[in-house]
Amino acid sequence: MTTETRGRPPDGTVGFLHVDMDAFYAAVEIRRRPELRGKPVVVGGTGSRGVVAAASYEARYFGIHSAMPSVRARRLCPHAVFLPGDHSHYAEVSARVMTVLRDVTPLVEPLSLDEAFLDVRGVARLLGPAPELAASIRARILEQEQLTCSVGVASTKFMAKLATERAKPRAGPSGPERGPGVCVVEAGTELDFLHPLPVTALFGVGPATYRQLRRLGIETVGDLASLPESAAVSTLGAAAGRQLHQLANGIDDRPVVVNRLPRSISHEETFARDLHTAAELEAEATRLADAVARRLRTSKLQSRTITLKLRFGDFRTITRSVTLPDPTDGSRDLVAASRELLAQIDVAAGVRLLGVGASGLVEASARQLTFGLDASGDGPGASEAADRVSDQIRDRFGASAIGPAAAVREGRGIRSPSDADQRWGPAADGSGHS
DNA sequence: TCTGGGGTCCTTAGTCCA
DNA sequence: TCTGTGGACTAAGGACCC
Repeated sequence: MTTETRGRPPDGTVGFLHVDMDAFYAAVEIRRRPELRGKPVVVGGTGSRGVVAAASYEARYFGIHSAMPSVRARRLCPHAVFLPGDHSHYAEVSARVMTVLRDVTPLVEPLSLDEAFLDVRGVARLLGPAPELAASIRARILEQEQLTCSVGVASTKFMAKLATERAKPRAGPSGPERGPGVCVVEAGTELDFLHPLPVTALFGVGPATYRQLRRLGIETVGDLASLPESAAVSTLGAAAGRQLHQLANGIDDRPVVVNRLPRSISHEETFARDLHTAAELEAEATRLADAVARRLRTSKLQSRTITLKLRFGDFRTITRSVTLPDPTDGSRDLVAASRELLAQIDVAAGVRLLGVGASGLVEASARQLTFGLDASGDGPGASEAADRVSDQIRDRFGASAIGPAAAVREGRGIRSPSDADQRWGPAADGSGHS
């Protein structure tokens, strides 16, 4: 391996690792279909309204990157191989990678399917210094999964994440040009590393924040660091101003959090054509709400706040939410709430995206039992029992085996007719995202 | 050039209540 | 009883990240 070290030699005080798989979805697809190796491969965005989820380094050389509209990606590289995403497969691979990481330390905080933070301060004495652990993690993932990753090593989470960028491969004319693989920012050299970087390198500085900072003449992290905190706060607000000012000065005391409870669970979908009628949208809302409820039950969570999200043809986006008196994971409750919210909105202008979200989450076991008739009047627990049965049927026979009647349209099961070219929504198996 | 899907966190504004 | 204040909660929207 190549280790990029800065400043002093390793002295054991850098204890945070950031592990990031290289072009994860594309790499997994290439592993599955070796004939794609060396070719520009683009995952996601196979529909007319899609965007790129991941691109191989060969595709990146043509300027393709994630979040780019797929129409544009096709123009940039017409001979690229475009593949629909296979989320459940990536989740399986990700779970195995996370197991490798947890073999090193239990202090693993997954950020997404393809990256995680590790706190190795406690195990370094036993297993070796952090840079060596980083190298051995790379070797183990390569051996076990035939996938490469890059690792940043530093004294804080945020610095480790920045270091990872420097460890990454680069897109060259003949494919990926190997990066260092591991990049270590030695304790005491953080500001030398940090201050020359563009301010957009900071976590939390997107286009809007950058516009505001540029007005103050701030281009680099060092510029922001030398600004008084009060000026950052008055420009960016209390939370963001303080946070970014601290990051710019290399201060980040956030710990690795192992078992983070999700704050929300949602499904949303952009339709291949705008929908204009309440009936069409009700069917979609029903399907999405049912999928969210099923994920709540799978995760043993219940929700009090249900949010409906609509994006109109002109990209105007609104949300409408309702907070229920008691938390629920019942399909009937989420469907009813979503449809009530939808009924309050004029959809005649045409809706391109519909989403249903659940927040205000509590663990299902913490929920107080409510007695008496449920809203259906069917008696205590009748709809819970129905949910349980339909979950079991779908576990066994797949999601299209059963669904809420309102979501079923002739000859189409419960799958939306409008998204035949998308695989990222509430999948037919109802499992959704992790 | 035309903008996905799944998340997190923050801000602002309104309401209720002690 | 009236008024002011501040906290908790709710709702909506925005920015950002992968």
